[in-house]
Amino acid sequence: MSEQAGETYRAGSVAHRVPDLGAMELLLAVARLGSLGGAARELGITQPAASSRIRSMERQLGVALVDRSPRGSRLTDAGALVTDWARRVVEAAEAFDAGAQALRVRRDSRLRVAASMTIAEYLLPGWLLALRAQRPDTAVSLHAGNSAAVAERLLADEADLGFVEGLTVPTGLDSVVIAHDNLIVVAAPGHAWSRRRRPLDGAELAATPLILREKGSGTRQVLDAALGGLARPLIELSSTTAVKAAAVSGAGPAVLSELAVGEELSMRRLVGIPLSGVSLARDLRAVWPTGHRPVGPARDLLSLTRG
Amino acid sequence: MSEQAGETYRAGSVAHRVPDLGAMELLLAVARLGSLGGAARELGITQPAASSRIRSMERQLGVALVDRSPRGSRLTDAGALVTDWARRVVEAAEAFDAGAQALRVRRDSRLRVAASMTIAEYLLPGWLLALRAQRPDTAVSLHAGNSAAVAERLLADEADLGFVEGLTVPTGLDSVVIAHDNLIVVAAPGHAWSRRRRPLDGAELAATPLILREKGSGTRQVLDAALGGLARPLIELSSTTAVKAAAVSGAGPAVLSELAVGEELSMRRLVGIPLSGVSLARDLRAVWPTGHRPVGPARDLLSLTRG
DNA sequence: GCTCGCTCATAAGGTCAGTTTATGTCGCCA
DNA sequence: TGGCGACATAAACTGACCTTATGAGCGAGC
Repeated sequence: MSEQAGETYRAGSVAHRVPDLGAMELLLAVARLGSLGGAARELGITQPAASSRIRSMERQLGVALVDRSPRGSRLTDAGALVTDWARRVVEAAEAFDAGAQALRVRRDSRLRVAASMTIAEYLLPGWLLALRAQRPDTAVSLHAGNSAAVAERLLADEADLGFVEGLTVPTGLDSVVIAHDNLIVVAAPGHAWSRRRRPLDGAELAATPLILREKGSGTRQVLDAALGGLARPLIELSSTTAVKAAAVSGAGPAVLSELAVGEELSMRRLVGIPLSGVSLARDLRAVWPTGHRPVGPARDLLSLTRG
Repeated sequence: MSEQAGETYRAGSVAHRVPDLGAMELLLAVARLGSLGGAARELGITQPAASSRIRSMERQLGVALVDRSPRGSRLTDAGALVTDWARRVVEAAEAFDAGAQALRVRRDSRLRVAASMTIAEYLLPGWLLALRAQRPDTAVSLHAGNSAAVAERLLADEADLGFVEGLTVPTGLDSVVIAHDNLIVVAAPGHAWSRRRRPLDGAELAATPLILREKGSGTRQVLDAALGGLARPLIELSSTTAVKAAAVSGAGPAVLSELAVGEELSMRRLVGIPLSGVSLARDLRAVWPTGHRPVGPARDLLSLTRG
């Protein structure tokens, strides 16, 4: 195979083909401030460091990103596009950071949260980021588990606020609905169902072996209830990610939260199969011990999660 | 201010608080393969390197991520959560990479794409990633510009396939609708409109000064047409990002593509204002010179962008 | 008109994270 | 009991990134 630099795509770690997070962050600062030196000051590095870093990013990407002039720097057209893409990477990294900080076990936590897996995975990092923007001094700790575990932690006073996604609210807890979630049927683009014209009905769904989460998971509970306990598993897997991977690889149709498959749907790695006559909607709820209305930081977080 | 390690959040570059992309990628490989050594082999590094890198990631995050045993490594509960968050960062980086590769000017491009800004920003990286998965040898080049520029490049045979988002199809081009986009009215959560009970109507919208893209942009065209050329600018800004930033900071209400504000809405940095009686829908179209139906790589990409 | 102040570029040296090679320990299995 | 696979530890190497120091272009004000 020919080895001309970067001719066509070659598989391998993406980390060696993209600038690191620090460089992307620097680029965002340059875009915002219109100056390499200014961006350097904001990030606490020197101007030559910023200059060299942007230059090596341009060399790596093979594209000029900023127009330098003696009175400032502006993004080129390509630079503007790259900056927008970089912003999405940095935002994902910020969500990672917000989540990871909450996982650290700390005695000084001011707000202890317990959440179901789906919520912890997809929604909480964003909420924590918003909370941090409002109240930077609130140290949050997070524990993820199923509904029963969330209830247990709340009742044992090991958590101040919980989030669950089941059909029922565990006893001993008060709750408020904060969002709605729909389970959807998905299949790989090559699957026969992806070319159906007629929506699927409940009987067909119940008759077909599906890739599912294990019995006892929130997702499975909702599906079993909607089908009258009849869902037939093709495979049972213990994480949303594993189910997605199996469905993408074409192992069969799967039922998943729409929160989990947004990306896959928009990139056509999976297609949603319309369903009629069966409602796979479920409520996402914030929960707390009966009578103990959230106050302080818990109340702040709760108010962020609702409109 | 006290300096206990990592007690509460302190502003500063996120890059120093999160593992780098290589470490996240390594973690994903460990999760998938169930072994540090296996992950190391996949990424082309040695086992001690992988071991040390995972260890330093655990030290940085203050959380155990993998359970090591003499016969493999499995993620801890916290590790599974961290891995899910890391996956989103890596996916954003892959989209960045796919886009950036297309920006490089190459003589050997097999597919030359011209796209409007909004599409290039939000949709194309995903399509390019999907195309790469299907046809790894297709070298793509990308040029972003407004509708007129896209048409010009196609007609001058400088591009094989274009994507536009205006109301009308430039003359000389055939087109097919590939998706729909809605403009929505957004405001910061504190804005008076965010507490409205009644939907906004066209007259109110036309009477209120708005944060807008400059005249001539696709977004502005749609809005002006819907309101009968009456949109009143509060400020005119030349990029979607700038408009978003102004709206988030509370400068006033803005009108933006729903593609551009998904993240901001779900994190409540902006709220959508319901609108009645005015349709701000627009079609996203693939375009090509009349008569020259896309073939080869252009056809592959086109078929990815439709259901 | 000259100098100050802002911008970015270049050069030389230091530091540290991440890497490799080499070796040790643990548990399982034939 | 020896062999194999997986992970840990130690020591030395490498390179990316940083800093300090200095140079050069452009514009504004005295």
